[in-house]
Amino acid sequence: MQSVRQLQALADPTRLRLLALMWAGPLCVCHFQTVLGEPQAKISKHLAVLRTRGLVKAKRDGRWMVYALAEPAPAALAGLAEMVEGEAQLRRDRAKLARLDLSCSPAAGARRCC
Amino acid sequence: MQSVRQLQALADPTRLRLLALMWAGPLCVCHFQTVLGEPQAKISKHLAVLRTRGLVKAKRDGRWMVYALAEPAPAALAGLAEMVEGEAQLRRDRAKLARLDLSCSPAAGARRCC
DNA sequence: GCATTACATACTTGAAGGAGTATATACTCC
DNA sequence: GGAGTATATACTCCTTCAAGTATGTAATGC
Repeated sequence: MQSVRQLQALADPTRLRLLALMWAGPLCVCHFQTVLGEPQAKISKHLAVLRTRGLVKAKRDGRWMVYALAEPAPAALAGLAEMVEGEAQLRRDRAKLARLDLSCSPAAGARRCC
Repeated sequence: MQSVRQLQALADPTRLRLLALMWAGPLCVCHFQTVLGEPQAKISKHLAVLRTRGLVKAKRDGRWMVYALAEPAPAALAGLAEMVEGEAQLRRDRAKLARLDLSCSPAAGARRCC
């Protein structure tokens, strides 16, 4: 079942953190690494899972990959906003993201990321 | 994370089917068995997972156990209705349940179930 | 109290999946 | 075209977990 594959993708702390960050808007991989503080390979693999199961879409922008939630939002993501409210870790991540300098984002014309 | 544990519970075809049936209202175990056509032990184990993770609540009624969605509905269940629409298997289950004779339900004063 | 019905749990096995490590690919700038 | 940056994939190990089977427990009726 498609829904089950998507729920499986959701049912992992790292991937839930990634999705919670994307909820605020598209981000490039380096931002995920900075906020989560996890190894690059780990982040990349989890993003691949989200991508192959249709929860997020990826777009290359020069050297950077920009990830965003899929549209229209799959049913599996319906409770995401509420989960962010309820989970301290997700709120912390969101707060950390808000404090980040996002000027390195490709859209801002940066040459180096993060 | 609490949300992750609940999403893990959701991310299984059998358990998603069980929850989709409960969405229509409380049911006793024999109805799940009849609709799903799966072994009793399998159904029971999956119901136990849903129960221990706070997605459903169980109440004994004589010989029968009646299962219902937890209230208030956890965030993880937010997209359930939409998933039922999208998944053919879940729609079939719901249709099969609708055709079932529920007069065996404890509330109806039945002596034998199913 | 014993048989029957209804449901739960213990145990084993096999398969899926997450983490770490190493390596590969894609792009940019000089 | 080679160095550096950014991201993806391959591989191994280890843990988790679903399914099947068997057995245990709880309530009812005689």
